[in-house]
Amino acid sequence: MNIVQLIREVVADSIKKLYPESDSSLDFQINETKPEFEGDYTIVLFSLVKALKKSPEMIGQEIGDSLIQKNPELFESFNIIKGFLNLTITDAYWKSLLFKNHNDICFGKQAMNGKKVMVEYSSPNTNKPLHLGHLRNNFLGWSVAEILKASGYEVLKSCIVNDRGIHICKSMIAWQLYADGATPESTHKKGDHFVGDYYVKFNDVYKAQIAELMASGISEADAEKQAPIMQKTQQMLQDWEAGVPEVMQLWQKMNGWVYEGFDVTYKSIGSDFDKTYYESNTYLLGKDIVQEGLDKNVFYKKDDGSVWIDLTADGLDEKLVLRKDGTSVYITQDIGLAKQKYDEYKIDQSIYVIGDEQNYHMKVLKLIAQKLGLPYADDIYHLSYGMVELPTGKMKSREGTVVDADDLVAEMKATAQQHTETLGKVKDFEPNELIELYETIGLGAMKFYLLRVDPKKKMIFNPEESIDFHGFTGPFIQYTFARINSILRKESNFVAAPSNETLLKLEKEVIYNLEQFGAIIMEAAKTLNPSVLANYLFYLSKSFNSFYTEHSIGNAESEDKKNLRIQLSMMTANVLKNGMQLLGINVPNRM
RNA sequence: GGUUCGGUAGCUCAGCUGGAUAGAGCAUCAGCCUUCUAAGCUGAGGGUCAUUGGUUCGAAUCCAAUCCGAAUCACCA
Repeated sequence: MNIVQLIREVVADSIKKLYPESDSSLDFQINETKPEFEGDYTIVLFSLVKALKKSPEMIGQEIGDSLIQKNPELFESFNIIKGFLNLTITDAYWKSLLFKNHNDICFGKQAMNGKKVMVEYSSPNTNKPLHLGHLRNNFLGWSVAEILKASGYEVLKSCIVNDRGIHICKSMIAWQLYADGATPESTHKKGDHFVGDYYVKFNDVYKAQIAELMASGISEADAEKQAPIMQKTQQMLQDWEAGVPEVMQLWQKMNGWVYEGFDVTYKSIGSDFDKTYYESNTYLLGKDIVQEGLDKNVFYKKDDGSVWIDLTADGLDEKLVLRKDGTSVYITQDIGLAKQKYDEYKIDQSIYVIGDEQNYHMKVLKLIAQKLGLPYADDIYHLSYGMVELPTGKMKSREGTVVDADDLVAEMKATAQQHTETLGKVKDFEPNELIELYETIGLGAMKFYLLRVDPKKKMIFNPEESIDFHGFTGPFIQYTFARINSILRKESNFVAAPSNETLLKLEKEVIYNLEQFGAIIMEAAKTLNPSVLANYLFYLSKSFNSFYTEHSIGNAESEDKKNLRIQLSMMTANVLKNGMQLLGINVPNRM
């Protein structure tokens, strides 16, 4: 149990004993005490005033007295200022917390709760390489999965690959027309970039053809349909659906190139999946559910044979669920896949990490599932995140205005190398150790940068300004860890002992922050928000750094102090390491 | 037009389940390396919390309206 829960329990108990006639559901707030006042945690008394019909001062005095009397091991003293009861926790409590947990690598994690969650993330298209937006998605998905694991869930990471459809045919057609048999091998290009180039090529040609047609007096809408390259692409899509062997072969060949490229990128950013779904296998799913919906009168059929659902009563529109030719649409497939996931894994919750541009779609998906009375309907959760934009606006693959994932990773590693070389602290490292270090720091900076912001907010990335390595950043926390490690290396035969000395302000502050780790993980899990954790790790590092510069650890004033400070350093290192791991970031022993 | 989300320091963001004098980082300025890693620490300046009204002991936080920005409202995925 964390300390806030403990205080809440003890205070509620005191209230019940002091004011037996009071309502037992009486609620009160516990805050961290502001630094300008004396104390650790504060009970806000105003909410009790009305219910207990006494002045805040009197309530504070009575509760304070009772707390000290009944829990002398927990509370040292209290003071009341206006309506605030400030409680000071005993040094003994903090020291024993530290002594018990300083070397516990599981500190802050919850026991398994028996619930199973699937987190779907990444979900790339196989017609272009990954970009910065995908990185935000990948880091978010990965981190949320880890945070859920730490708070007791069994987690399955899944990915749906959008490997078919008109957009895939576009790069296929462009390759057929313009590649002249070129391959990633022959051009020494990474497969996903190679294919992406033909997707861009398609759009260039398509645009030119539209312009040409419009110049001859055809309307834009007609020109878009009549452009020869688009007609070829439409034909190819039909051939694909008919399973024409040459098209299937081309499709498999080009997708294969992309997967090779993706593998490299995923490996470099540390993304992985327990289960990968391919849309080419799932796009026919959901049709049986349409029939079920018709039988239940949730759906209705129009004269042309298309099937619809009317969501106007819920403030949405009419939505098509099956085309008149009997083929399924996006939403139908998704309902089918949702069912498959549930049937296959018996999951208790299904989390979709998808950009906020699909808020409407996901709302419809859940609503339809609910109207159909599907058992997993309420367990569908859309973890919606904001787009990453450039100062010039949205990134567009087909116009080539994207920050490429591979390029950015390479750039971050190069910057890490540059900083490291300037500082010159690891000159004795082997070449392979250096490469690993640059990767750790570069990726750490990038992941932290993307995760420290509330997921639901859109972010603007300026490629002109490189991602920082100082201040509220990944490397700052990594550095704090490396520094602690450098001290601990010298204390290899350390044996922890309880301390008898009074805690100094900065010592206590670090322990106070360490104590909150478990509560922070739970908060991050509850809100599916890694930025809560990122902020916490930063403040913990800051408070440790302040302590570090002010007090010596190796040459402490006494053996007792030295022992205490080593415990403090060990526990901070553990929390930083485990916390960063939950963000998907490694910490180096030296940097 | 409907729906949803956002607007806090020059910039990037915390704080939002109402609580004490609104916090970080970057940038600017001033200090700190004969002692454990200066990717660090200490301090200064910088704010009409978009606007207006309401709710109350108390509002950046809740409610309403307005203004600005974004997403979305496809027989595309």
